[in-house]
Amino acid sequence: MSLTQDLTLILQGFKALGDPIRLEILERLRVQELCVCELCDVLDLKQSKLSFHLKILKESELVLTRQEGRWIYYRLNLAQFIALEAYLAEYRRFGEILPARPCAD
Amino acid sequence: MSLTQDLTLILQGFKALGDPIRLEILERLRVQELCVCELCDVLDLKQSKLSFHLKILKESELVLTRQEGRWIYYRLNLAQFIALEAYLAEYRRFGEILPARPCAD
DNA sequence: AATACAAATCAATTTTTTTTGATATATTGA
DNA sequence: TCAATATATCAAAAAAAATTGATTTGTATT
Repeated sequence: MSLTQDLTLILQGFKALGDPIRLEILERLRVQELCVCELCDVLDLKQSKLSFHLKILKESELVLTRQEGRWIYYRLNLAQFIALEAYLAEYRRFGEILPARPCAD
Repeated sequence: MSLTQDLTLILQGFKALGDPIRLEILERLRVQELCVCELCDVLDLKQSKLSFHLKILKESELVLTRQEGRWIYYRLNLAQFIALEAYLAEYRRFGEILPARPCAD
């Protein structure tokens, strides 16, 4: 996978995380795999609204799905969480940042 | 600082990271502190546009500023990167996620 | 085949975010 | 003090994301 594709996915991941509803969905999935109807109940969201957010989470690869009969179970994709964590970790790899060379003129 | 305030800042942080321009700004600052005019040049952005994004980064506490004469230097706030990293790390703290109890009925 | 239910998709609307150009504020140096 | 420059702010416009209610798709059950 190319570097820019990686970055795109990283970007998508952060965008997906930057929403309170989606963060709440993820917090629930942190405990256990859940099907859409359970998430609907627990979070008190309309089905189509939840579906919209689940799609974004899925496209960002933060979650995976599994079908069983007519239910679809969502679970976290830890690998992608780790990828985002690793991206952030890069920022402190070299510890201190150089002071600016003075920007005269 | 309260838990919900923490979460709000986490959320703001991810939202801030979920934009290509802002991610690029941060990548530049990763190397060194820069003033607004340098960022303007390097990223080829209009001043007001850059200013808008810098504000978002600042409000999310991902960057800090320092004034020197008429220049304002922006630099990363590693502490906040670490906070976000720690938030993500929580997701794998307990490793495997429970399988759903079947959602029959 | 017909019904019932879970979940996804769609089009229309609303809300939020981003961009733009203009203007304001603040600092420096003549 | 006046002109020049750096940056922030503001209001209006444009673009993108989220919400809503209705419809569709797919699976299971009778």
